[in-house]
Amino acid sequence: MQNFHHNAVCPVRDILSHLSSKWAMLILITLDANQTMRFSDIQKSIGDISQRMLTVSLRALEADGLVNRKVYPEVPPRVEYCLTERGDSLIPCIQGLVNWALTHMPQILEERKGREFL
Amino acid sequence: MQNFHHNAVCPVRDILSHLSSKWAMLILITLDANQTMRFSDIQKSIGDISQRMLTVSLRALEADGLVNRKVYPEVPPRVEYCLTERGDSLIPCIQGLVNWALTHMPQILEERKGREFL
DNA sequence: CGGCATCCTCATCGATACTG
DNA sequence: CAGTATCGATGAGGATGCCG
Repeated sequence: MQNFHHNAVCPVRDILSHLSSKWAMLILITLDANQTMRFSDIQKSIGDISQRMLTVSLRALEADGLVNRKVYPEVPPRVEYCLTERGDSLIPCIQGLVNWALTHMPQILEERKGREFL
Repeated sequence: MQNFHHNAVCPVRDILSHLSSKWAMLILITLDANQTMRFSDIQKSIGDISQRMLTVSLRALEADGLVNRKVYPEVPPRVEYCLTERGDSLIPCIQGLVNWALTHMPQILEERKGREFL
């Protein structure tokens, strides 16, 4: 019986838990789709993420080396974010999930409707 | 500027939010690795999931048609879980994430150590 | 503009006890 | 064995205000 789990430090759990944060994957695919973006552009693109959560999430992604943060010493300040090479390498995996979602979601939604009358 | 987001119902967000639940992906790869499993087997395999969360998570996966639940009318009761075809089709995507994690985690852990002295 | 600090709310989750 | 029910703790996340 195979398991990846509950060992001292499980890389799979670790990564999955990071990506499972409400915004991580959304930010990554947004950055992938638009390349370099300013803080406020990301926020506008996602639409309903608070400033706080965008900051927190970006810091977490930066800490894992998935996102690059570049500050321009200007007034008013400008900060640009883009994927690192490592971040890029993760995109195909996420894109796989996205494609799966786009493929299977219609039918799942259908089935949900069928159950709403219980 | 492309975005998948904050439209009325966004399939990508919907699926990602479901898979982002703490246990969903872990349960799916566990079921994939071991095929058919009883409730208690899944719990033992994952190790640190509470009975409650396993029940809740399995119900959610079942509701999305990713997991099949079969009850045997015996005493004591026996319930077996396995992936549905749809669940199977999701495995490669998750496996992609798992492989990515196994590949990149060592270096990420290294980098984290380097930052612990701040 | 792009934050950080603070406070507060609410969903998530664990522990425990009980049941068919 | 495989749940359901309830309660309480925790922590993610939202709202607001201030700052370089």
